Amino acid sequence: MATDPFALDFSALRVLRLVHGHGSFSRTAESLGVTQSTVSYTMARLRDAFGDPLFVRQGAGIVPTDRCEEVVAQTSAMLDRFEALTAPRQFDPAVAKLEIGISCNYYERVTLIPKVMRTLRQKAPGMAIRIISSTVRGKEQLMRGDSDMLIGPIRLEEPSFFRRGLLPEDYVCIMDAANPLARTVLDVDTFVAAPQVVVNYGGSFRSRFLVVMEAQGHYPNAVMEVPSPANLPDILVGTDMIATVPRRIAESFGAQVVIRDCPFLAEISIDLYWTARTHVSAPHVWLRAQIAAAANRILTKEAGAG
Amino acid sequence: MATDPFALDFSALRVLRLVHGHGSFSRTAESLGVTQSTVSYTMARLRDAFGDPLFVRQGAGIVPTDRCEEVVAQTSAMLDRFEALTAPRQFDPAVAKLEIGISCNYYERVTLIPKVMRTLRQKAPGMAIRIISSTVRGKEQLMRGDSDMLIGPIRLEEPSFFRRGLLPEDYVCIMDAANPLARTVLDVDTFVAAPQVVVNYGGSFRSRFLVVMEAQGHYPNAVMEVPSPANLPDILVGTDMIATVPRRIAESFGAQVVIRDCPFLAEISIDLYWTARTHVSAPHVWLRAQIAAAANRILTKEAGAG
DNA sequence: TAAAGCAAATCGAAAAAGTCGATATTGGAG
DNA sequence: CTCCAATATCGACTTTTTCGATTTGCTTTA
Repeated sequence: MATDPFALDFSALRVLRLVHGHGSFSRTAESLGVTQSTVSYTMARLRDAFGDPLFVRQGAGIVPTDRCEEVVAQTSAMLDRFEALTAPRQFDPAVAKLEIGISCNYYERVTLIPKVMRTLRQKAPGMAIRIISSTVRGKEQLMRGDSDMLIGPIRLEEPSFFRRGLLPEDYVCIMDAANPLARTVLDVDTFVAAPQVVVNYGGSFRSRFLVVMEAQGHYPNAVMEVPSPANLPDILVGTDMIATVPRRIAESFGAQVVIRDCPFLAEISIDLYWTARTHVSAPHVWLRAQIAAAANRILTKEAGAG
Repeated sequence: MATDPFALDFSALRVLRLVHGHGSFSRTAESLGVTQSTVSYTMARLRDAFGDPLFVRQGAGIVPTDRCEEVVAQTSAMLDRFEALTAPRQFDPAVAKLEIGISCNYYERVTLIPKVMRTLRQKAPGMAIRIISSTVRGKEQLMRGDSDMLIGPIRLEEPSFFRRGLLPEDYVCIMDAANPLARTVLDVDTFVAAPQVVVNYGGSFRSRFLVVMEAQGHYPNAVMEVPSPANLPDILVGTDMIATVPRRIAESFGAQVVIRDCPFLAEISIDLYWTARTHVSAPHVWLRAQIAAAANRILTKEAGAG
């Protein structure tokens, strides 16, 4: 074929990065909404331009060559810089049409996102928000470009991420109002002994209160694990089980459950993360400000009520 | 149009850089061997992708916008990195087909290039060398990608260039054998008074011996200026004029002229320059080695003869 | 060892994008 | 106001990209 490397466009480099990230042509095709044939053709051009197979079949899947690692490292940096360079510099929320992807979990979808969306429908009707479940992959999603922002109770220390703190949070216990424990103050022994529904966020994520407990040598009486706090009330009602969840999630459940203090103090912070790719993009800057404003309104309202 | 910026390829960025460098769509089209219509179309895509006119008409020509300067600075760096990344990593001179551009002047075309080409015809028959006159623009040519290497008696101190010294050189005087001065030793007064043909290299370049002279308060009796030493013998023969040229140029004229020492000592160095763009490219590395080897053969031969 | 399952490569046809040559438009200079 | 030089635009043609379907190559399963 003898392709001129300069005929490669940034979409092709993005395909390369995705194939590298997914380890699969087909999955890349799917995530891009194109056919596998197209990805295969693009990879053929890349292979030709770089004079290297880039990926070789091995066992079930494919593995990148050394050259591929070098090319991906370099072009991935270029992609980010290019995206930053092409990002719109000025932005009118009233007329802009664009889509921004956010990785987050149930907590943020309950507390923050609805408020942000109410603002957006008014001020930026042309802005679409695509939420994906971060579960435990938020960092990869953000790095790979599957999402543009990540919100969650995690701590990313790499300097390649930008961070903005949104909400402080702590844990409380919830249970059926008929649960005898609902009429007591939970001390450590009672809490540890109580049958717990533990939320693992679809992975091996350990809630901060569990980390604190275990540091003190206590282990919960976990009788059930669920991936999300979403339907905890349905699970708890009519049983002797308790669950320990962030306070604002508990409050979102309203009268379905009663709230009691958790004897282990575990403070966390819900943070917003983004990358250099979107750092100077006017719509992203604007949206990040809206998210921070929504978080501030939550805090102000709570301070007023409490 | 609403072009996706990621659909831009590196050729488009190269067009942008050329337009920026030339300050003209038409001239860019010419230098690329495409029509002006094509450049205009590519510029339209770039304008659309970056959401900026990039160039606005002003007076005779066009001037870049601020955004354009930013985009060119960033993408130009990307182009160089991309070129380095796609450069072949291994190279078989016997079969490789490629073209390399060299900026240089008459001196190098006489002394060095013929020897290099003899080697190339034997070892790398598929490698084509495109020589362009550097005159006084060598640095721009190299930076803009008009050439891949620059050879000459110049001194580029910017750290963005790589340098390799090739040949030390000094100046001698040449003249018709019938010239009375040919039978004397040229002292300062005689030399200064003698009618000189001065070579200006098609620009305002001042040969080193002129700089040395003038530093000592002497000015040549310049009765003629020519852009190149190429046909000096034709000019000198039958006249009382002398010319002062690098020693190896004088020697290349053979018996057409006689050589006398110049009373002003001016030593220069012929150097080879290249950029990060081609630094790791196997064919470029190889060619640079051949050029250095040719220079060494010249030096060895002279040492043997002298 | 054959059969089945996956995933990438390839093929022909259709769609999209780029290029050319020619012409229109623009903005300044005379 | 007209001419000039340069960019923008137009329609036709060519090349590239994409799709859907099929084939090929490897691995795992029966």
